[in-house]
Amino acid sequence: MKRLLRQIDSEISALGGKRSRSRASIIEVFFRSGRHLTVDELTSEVRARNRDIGAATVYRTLKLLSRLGYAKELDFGEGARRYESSLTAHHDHLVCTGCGNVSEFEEPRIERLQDEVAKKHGFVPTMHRLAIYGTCPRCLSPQPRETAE
Amino acid sequence: MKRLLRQIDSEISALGGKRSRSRASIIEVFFRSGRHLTVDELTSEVRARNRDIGAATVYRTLKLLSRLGYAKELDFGEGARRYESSLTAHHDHLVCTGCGNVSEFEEPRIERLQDEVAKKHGFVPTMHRLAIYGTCPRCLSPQPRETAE
DNA sequence: TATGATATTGAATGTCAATGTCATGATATA
DNA sequence: TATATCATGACATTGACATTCAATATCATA
Repeated sequence: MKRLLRQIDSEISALGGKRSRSRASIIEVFFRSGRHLTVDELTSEVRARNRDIGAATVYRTLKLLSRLGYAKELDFGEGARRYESSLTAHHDHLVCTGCGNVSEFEEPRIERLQDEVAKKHGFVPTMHRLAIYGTCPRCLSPQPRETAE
Repeated sequence: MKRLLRQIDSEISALGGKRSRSRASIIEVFFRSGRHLTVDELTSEVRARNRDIGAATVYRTLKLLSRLGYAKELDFGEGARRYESSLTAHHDHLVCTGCGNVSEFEEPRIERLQDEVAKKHGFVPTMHRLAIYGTCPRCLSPQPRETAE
């Protein structure tokens, strides 16, 4: 973790950037959470530690991480995009429409079929987005306690 | 086509709605286009026929078609959503990042694998979204004439 | 350390798609 | 045709995100 932060800092320096406490704080909270957060959610969590960090800075920091390849922008059509750490391998998403939780899966066979489809259409694919929407096991369970958000 | 418009009108009546020229015009242009349009694009095309139709009405009409099941809302993360006729069978999308054009494909094997994945995670799937992004054959061709925005 | 060049900050403001509001106009039915 | 009600277009508002700006923090150099 410390290691990761230092690595990111050095990349920023290499690009002519400078360090900042706000940014370090945002980056740390982001990677610690390990979830798929909206800017709004991350801002709340960051503010719980440091009251006076502006939302704009959270936006900027996530954009920065995304440019550097440490974060990925996700769009599940919820109106606000989510960010995830891109330290894990490639994967697609299961989105629960009940509680909003997002989990991940890998399925090489689907990947292969996608390439096949693209090729058949004379398309050169650069990326894809696959999300399966539905109800997660937790929300399906008989005693539907509080559903987050 | 006339048939379709009449069918939609009668459904609207059944729900306590009334007919209107603006709406009829919007619906007709939408289905005739056969493309995946943003509200903005559709508004332009509609205005070419009838100068004084407001954008709000186009929004409302597409929402209505969507509620009635005649149109589908699509979100390719472009900032504005697109609508497509839902008269054709289920399919996924190929999005050209060069010219913005959207084409369709069906791949039952992918569908099957998706259900399998969902089941494996204890998920009850209700829908999915799959878009493959890349460059279409036209944009790949040696003489890169004008690429429509 | 002190300095100065430059990056970063938070707040305010701008932008843009989408939706809400409302007075006016259109439509269906008695 | 009267009247009840829906639909319209103009305009305002919302909410996510980007941008601007003056103040401040950082860092290499003296």
